[in-house]
Amino acid sequence: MSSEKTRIKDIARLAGVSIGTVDRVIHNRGEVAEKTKQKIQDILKATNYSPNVMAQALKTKKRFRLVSLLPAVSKDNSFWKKHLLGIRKALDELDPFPVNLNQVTFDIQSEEDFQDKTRIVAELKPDGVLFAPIFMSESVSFCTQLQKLGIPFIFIDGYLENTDFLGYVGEDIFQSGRVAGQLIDMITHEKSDILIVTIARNIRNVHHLSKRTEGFLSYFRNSGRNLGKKIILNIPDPSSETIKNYIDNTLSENPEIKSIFITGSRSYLIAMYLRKRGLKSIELVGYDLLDSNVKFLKAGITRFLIGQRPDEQAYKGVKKLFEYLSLHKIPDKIEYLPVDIVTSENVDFFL
Amino acid sequence: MSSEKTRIKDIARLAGVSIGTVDRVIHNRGEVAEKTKQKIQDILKATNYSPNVMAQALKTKKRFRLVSLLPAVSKDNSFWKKHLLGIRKALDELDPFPVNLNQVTFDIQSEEDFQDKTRIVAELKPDGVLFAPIFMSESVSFCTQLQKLGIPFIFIDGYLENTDFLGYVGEDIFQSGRVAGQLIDMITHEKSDILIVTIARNIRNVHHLSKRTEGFLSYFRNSGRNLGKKIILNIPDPSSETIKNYIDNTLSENPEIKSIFITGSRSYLIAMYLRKRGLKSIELVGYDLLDSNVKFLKAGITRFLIGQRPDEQAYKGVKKLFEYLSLHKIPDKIEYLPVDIVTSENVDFFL
DNA sequence: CTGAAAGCGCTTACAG
DNA sequence: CTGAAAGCGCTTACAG
Repeated sequence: MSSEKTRIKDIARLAGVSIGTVDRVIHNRGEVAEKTKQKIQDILKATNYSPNVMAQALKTKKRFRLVSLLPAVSKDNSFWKKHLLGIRKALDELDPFPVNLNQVTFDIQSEEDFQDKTRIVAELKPDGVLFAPIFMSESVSFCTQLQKLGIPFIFIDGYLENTDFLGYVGEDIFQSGRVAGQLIDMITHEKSDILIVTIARNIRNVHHLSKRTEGFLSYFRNSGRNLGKKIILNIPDPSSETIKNYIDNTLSENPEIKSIFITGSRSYLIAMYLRKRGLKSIELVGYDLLDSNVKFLKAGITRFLIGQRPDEQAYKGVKKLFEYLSLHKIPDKIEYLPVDIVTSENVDFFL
Repeated sequence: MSSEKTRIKDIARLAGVSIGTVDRVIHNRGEVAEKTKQKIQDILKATNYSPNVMAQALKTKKRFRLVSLLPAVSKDNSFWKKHLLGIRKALDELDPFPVNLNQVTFDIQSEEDFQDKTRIVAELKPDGVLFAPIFMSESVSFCTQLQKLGIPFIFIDGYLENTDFLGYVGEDIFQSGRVAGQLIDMITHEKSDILIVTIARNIRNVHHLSKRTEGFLSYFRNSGRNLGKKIILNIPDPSSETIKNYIDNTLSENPEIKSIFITGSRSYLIAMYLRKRGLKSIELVGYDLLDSNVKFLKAGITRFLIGQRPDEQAYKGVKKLFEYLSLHKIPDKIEYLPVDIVTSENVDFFL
């Protein structure tokens, strides 16, 4: 593991040149005779040389400048607060190294704002970008732009297939839908009906949430026990009034519904409805450990929440960018984080 | 975050002394006039000085030598293989820094071997130790010895209250029992009986597993829905013959048993029994993602496995030791890792 | 095309 | 008790 490391000095001695020349070869700075270069490269390979990063960092004045582009945190959206913790943790760990990170945020409701912010990011000319491709078409053009500028980028939260991304860290969206299916399957009677609720506002959600629905249904197609109806309901806006109307209607038309799967992170809205209506026998499964969701989990109204480790997504994203920039380490293109199953008894460990 | 850092040179200039003197104060190497010392310490505090670890590591010849003392991996015990992965990951990350780690292993069946190995560890005079206190009394005296030698140590897998440990990383054992209780509660009828099986061989297990049982029962005392009997069964040895006899008897005496909680990591033994007997309606919940356990989880015989992140325990343990030694960072005394709920649908993420 | 030298921030003898 | 100097492994001008 740590027997004497070869140093530039050693390489130089073996090649019969000075360390300056070796350095020129290592960094492709040219100005080296082809023959010398060959010789040095051979020795480099033979000795399996790798630089001492401590010395390198000590000397180098250059800092890697990263930028994160994520939704702003709002009361409505404490989800994105977790990402900031992950970013901070990564930066803390990387503190001795020459990196810094600029946080740029956008309004999760506004395609326009996102686009404005991508422009700002591009102007910063960062060495790497971490971002959540919330809006599909705007994100695609941002990716194109980054690619043109030669700036590597990592996706979190979701990814876009046909872009030149360095890596993705996040949920396996389809599979997390299957997990939700299995959980509901385990806690319901095999003849009860299941309601699948999607509260959608923006494009990203449509894509993201429908993939979870697909996973959910796929579970019942090939593994599920529950044979009841699967009723899909889209609620266009999150006001309690609208929710009440939609769910009231659906439940009265389908009295055998005994469980509800909420495909997004706002299960608390449905939990509030159930509490108001006193519908204690309906099981609820949703996503993400928002404070308001956790409240209803602990109260026993929501049965399961599925977590996607937002902090770890951001943490790993930053680390990967840095390792790519500093060590030229190519990350796994896609890293799925575990789909966490969270109940009132283990939720505290995740907060 | 990274505006110009103060360097020893700056401190020296402010204090009107040379950098050598500053260094003496920083490292308490004595030979400094009290007055000078005071002045320098004030400036150190005022400027919030912290050393450049890169320069420090570059200069320092000293390597931190760590030792891990964990059970040997055997076919019977692939659990401890995960810890090695965590150790490796930590060492990989710490590669640029001056650390190395010696792995010492012992036979998990033998108190004597453990004791022999503690002696070997002590003789290595390491700078820090990571270990699993499998055998209680032997571990206590090892802790005493380490304390006398001034060697800091971190527990994983479990911890001993009255020892001078630097930190613990692992499961909240009692709470994980509660989680198991809740899971069984969710998937059984409220009038069915529950069997709690402990397959115990050594002292550690008695302690460890009975704490999980306590947690399990506590769940039903204050939160559970299921009102059935909770039947406790200790099986003294893991041979399939013994298991068959014990469970056959218990089931025939208690025909209302519809679920089994295995307090340890060998649920596969019970799963094998159930499969042989064709008892498909009995639900099984156990611990740890051993290959053999996972097989039965995927086959639908075991319903839930509870994971305790053995790799992360070891990974974090090593990191904490290193940070303590190099940065004098005192870790949280107790860090509970999340109790992972694992089913056939999310198990692959954990492997 | 190549080498010698300075310097990153720290630590470690050594001289006074 | 204190300071000046060498050196860790690398990078970066600069001189030839």
